[in-house]
Formats: sequence, C-alpha cells, structure tokens
Amino acid sequence: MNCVLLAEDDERLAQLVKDYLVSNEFRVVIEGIGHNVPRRVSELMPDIVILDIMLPGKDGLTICKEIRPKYSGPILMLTARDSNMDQVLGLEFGADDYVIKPAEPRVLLARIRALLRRYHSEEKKEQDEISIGALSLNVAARKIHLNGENVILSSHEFDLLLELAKNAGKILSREYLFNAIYNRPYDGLDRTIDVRISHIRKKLNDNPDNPEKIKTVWGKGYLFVPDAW
Amino acid sequence: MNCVLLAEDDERLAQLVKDYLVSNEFRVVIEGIGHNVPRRVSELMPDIVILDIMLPGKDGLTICKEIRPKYSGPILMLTARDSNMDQVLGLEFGADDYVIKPAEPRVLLARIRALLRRYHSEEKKEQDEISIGALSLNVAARKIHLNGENVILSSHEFDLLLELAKNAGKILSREYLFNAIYNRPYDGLDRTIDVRISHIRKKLNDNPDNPEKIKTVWGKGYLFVPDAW
DNA sequence: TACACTTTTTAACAATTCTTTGCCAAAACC
DNA sequence: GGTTTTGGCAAAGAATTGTTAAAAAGTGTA
Repeated sequence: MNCVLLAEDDERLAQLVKDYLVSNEFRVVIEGIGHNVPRRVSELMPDIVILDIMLPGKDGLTICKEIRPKYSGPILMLTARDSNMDQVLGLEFGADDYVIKPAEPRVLLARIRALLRRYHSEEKKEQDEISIGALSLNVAARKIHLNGENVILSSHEFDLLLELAKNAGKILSREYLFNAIYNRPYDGLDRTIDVRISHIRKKLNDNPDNPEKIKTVWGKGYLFVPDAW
Repeated sequence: MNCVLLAEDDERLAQLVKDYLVSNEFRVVIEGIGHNVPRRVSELMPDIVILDIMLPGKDGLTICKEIRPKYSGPILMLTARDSNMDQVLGLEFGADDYVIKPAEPRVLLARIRALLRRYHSEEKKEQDEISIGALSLNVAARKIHLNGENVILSSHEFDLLLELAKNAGKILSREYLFNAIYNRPYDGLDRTIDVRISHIRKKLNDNPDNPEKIKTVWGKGYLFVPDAW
C-alpha cells in the first residue's frame, strides 16, 4: 500500500484529505509542524510527500529544497490561488506538481496517482542491454551478439527474441508474444510465432528436435532457457 | 506544433472539436475506431490523447489501460454526465483528467492546455546543438559534422535527420516523420521518407543492408541508433 | 524573362521481410 | 493400437522497403 506523508497544519483539512485517501487504499501520515517534516521523510520513506506551502515552523519551499537531496520520490505542493507556482516547479525547489487550495480531494488523488505513475515508470526503466551468458541484446541498437559474433535478425525476429529474453525462464504463450509484437488482435490460430521461432532457432544454432536455448512447452508456448547460453 | 489524437466516433462532434483546435494552433488527428487507437498512438506519438469513453470496437477505459504502459503523455477522457468518473482518474485506468460531454470546445481547450503545461514542465528544452558520438548537428546553422567533416545535406535531409536525432533510440513512424517535415496530411503510401533515408544513409556511409546508424524497423518506421556514431 | 542548376516528388522495379498455407511429425488422448 | 491436437517448417504469396531515374518544382543569376 502506498504511503503518503501529508505536511499540513490545518487539522480539519488534513483529516478530510486523509479520510479520502485512506478510503482509496493509501496509508496517510499527517505532520503539522514544518520543522519535523525532513525527519519524518527519512523515517517513513513515503511514496509521495504533500507539502503545504504555508506551514508553521518552516515554510514548504524551504522544506522542499531541504529534503530533495535525500528524497527521490515525488513532492506535491499545496498552494494558495494567487501565488505564482510555476517557479516552484522549477529546479531550485524541486517540487513535481502543485494543487491550488482549497483542494478537491478528487483532484488531489488524481494528481497523486499521476505522479506515482510517472515515478514508477521511470524507476523500472527498460534496460538498454540484456546479457545472458554468451548472448547479449542491445535494445537501443536492436542488435544482438552471440559469442561475440553479430547475428543479423530481422525486425520481428529481434522483437520476439527480446520479449523472450526479458522474460527468461518464464513460459510465454503465443498470444502474449503476438501481442508484444503487433498492434492487432490474436486470432488463436495464427502460426506466425511458430515460423519466427523456427527462424530464430536456425540463426542461433538451436536444434529444434531438442532445443537448449528456446524450448517449446507443449500446449502452452515457448520458454527462453536462461542458463543455456 | 502540438499534436492531438482525438479518439471519437461521432464525426460531427469530432470535426467541430478539430476545427476549433486547429484554429488554435494544434494539429489534430481523428480516430473513430477504438481498435485502432493503440496503433495510432504509437505511430503518431501525440502530445495528448483525447479518448471518448464510448467507442465502437473497444471502450475508452480499456484503451486507456492498454496504451498507458507505452504512452507517457497526458490522457483526457470524454464522458457522459451521469457516469462516476472519479475512478477513471485512478491508478487502474490512468487517465489524467476528464470532460463531461457534450464538451464545449472552449472548455476542452482549457483542459488540454492545463494538461500540456503540467507535462511540459518536465520536458527537455530544445537544444541548439545536438551531439551524438562523432555526429553533431548545429540546429541554428542547419549544418552537420561527422568525424569533424562537414557533410552537406539538403533541407529536408537535415530536417529528417534532426528529427531522428532528437528522438534517438525511439522508433519513429513514417507518418510521424512526415508530419515533422510537412504541413500536409500523410496519405499512407508516400515513399518520400524512404527515398530521403536512402540518401542520408549514403551520405553518412551507413550500409543499408545492415545499417548501424539508422535502422529500419519493418512495418513500424526508422530508428536512430544512439551509440553507433 | 530565360537559363542552368538544385532539390523534391513520383513512379517503377528489385530485393527483402513477413504472412499464410499445407503437409508431415510429435505429443497427448482414448 | 488408432485418433486428435499441437508443433516444425518449407514454400508460395503478400506486403514493405531500397534504389534508381525521370519528371516536376523551386532557386539563383543575369
């Protein structure tokens, strides 16, 4: 469950937001004193920090600047209608987004989710290079090497092998593989994947009668064997 | 110019919205069939996607969920008055905002701008000089150097290479590239881009049978290889 | 304006890549 | 055993891409 640190001194508002977020599957910790926020951040390691810009003890901008070096997650600022917040999002302070007070919980939730999504997708960034034994796939260059030799694959062959390699050790159905390559629906009878596997095996010298590298799982799909390269 | 993908099957409404947005400096592509939306997203790489929640073929929510992993830009939903849209903004579907139909073009425009502003703040600024390995493009002077040598490109060749270089490592469809160069619609059969790529490869000494620098991705488009220069 | 020259578009054809089909083999089922 | 289902793959057909060359459009110059 995602954890939210809500730095807000208006208790009524804080409780309102908390209730709404809790009912939407978040864990919420309220901190009303600006001074304590940096400590709470390092204690809790929240998935997102929501900072009121006006806090007793220490204002939100200063806090934001202060926690940024230690905290890599998203920071969302709560601000008054009239202040020009665009600069807050600039580099100096390091916030990621802002919501104008009084904040609709619904809007706040949407923003929170957008930020979490954005950070999440950056986190599990696709790898540029996948290496498994003597095989290496360069994703950006769409190029593979086997025992140091460049093996020339066609576009779809590369896509298919990449998908298999990314899920090494897992059985992947034809439908899954099909969807990974195409933007059209799988009709259940298509043999395209089989043909392509055949070509890949040939290029990688994998004997189809007893494949070591890409195994067929009867009735299920194909399997990339991680420790056969 | 910002590109909008409008997924809406009501042609009259779609055209209305399109006209309004076009008169406000947007490029708009209409897609009326739900099934095609994911493909169009990856082809066009729009700056924003507007999704009608009721589409023939595939409903908007399903589409939204489907394109989210591949598309990091903003998604705006069009919805009927009565539906409870709060959940749409949730993590499961991943939309960023919604507008209740019938949508006032003016309102829609305001929401679009708000979303673009929010997302833009994280986008990278235009560079004057792009350097990738032994290749450097001087945008202002429209001049390129490869291994220190000045390579003379024609206008369109430069535009095309620039667009590829700006999106190094990403697959760009012919339609996207065409739109980056021209102010007229792409008819789907045009071979202009192919011819130009051929010329560029020749000038940059990239062997077309096994290109290292600008790869062809069959059925999808072209790819500028970041680490091949 | 005409003229030479460059650039872009279009059309055609060859080459490559992908999809579909069909037959045979292997695996599961009875 | 026999039958049914699933997989391998060759080969034909379809779609896409590379390239060339000629036509069209645009540019510079006098």
